[in-house]
Amino acid sequence: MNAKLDQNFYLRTDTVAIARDLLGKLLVVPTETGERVSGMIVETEAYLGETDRAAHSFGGRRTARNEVTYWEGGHVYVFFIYGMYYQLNVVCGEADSPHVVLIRAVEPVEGIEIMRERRGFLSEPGAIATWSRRDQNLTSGPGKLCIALDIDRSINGEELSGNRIWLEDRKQFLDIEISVGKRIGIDYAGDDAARPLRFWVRDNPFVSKPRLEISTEN
DNA sequence: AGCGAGATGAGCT
DNA sequence: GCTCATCTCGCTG
Repeated sequence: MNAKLDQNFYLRTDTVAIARDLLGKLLVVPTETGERVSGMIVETEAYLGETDRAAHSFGGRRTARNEVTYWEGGHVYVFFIYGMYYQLNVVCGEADSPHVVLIRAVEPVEGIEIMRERRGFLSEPGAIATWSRRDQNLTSGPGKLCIALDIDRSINGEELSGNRIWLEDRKQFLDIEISVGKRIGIDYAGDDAARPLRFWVRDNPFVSKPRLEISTEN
């Protein structure tokens, strides 16, 4: 039931397969007091290392910022963007092969009240409930889920085999239809912008953006 | 229910 | 200076 994913899951060299297989996995980030806060992964994107124009490591640019992407699979890469947000990635493959999978959306499973609080959904009495504060917006995007799960630079480089953040298999998440499309927000990436490297759980309401799918599979 | 703008900072693609 | 693997609010009709 609560089986942590084996390290071999991340060490595979087929990053696209990992991005697909991450759909339906449970992402767990406990609080400091050990309370479980978790969500099912419903949207991912693959970033294929130094030959991928959309990847931070494109062209072999190895810097302090993306250093973790060069580590062995099974680590966590967190970066800061747009002056306000963090994004969570899973490092894949062997060392010195900077492939990652971006976690773009999860569906809340455990600790939903904690997520509401972190996202500012528990407004003062009398405050008007707006559409933007409905639960559907808790974790439906890469920046949102990092706020809800309290993910920031302090877990950059953590191992998924540790006790700060990890992934679990859940039987009830096995039956999933997968949609495939273009990655979001990387129009600068030339030909690579059109590649089918975004994966999401079909019709799941927590997927970040309604976009055309290139194909569907099981 | 869809668009435009502003927020905000680190690394220069 | 400008660009970003983004989000939210406020305006529209």
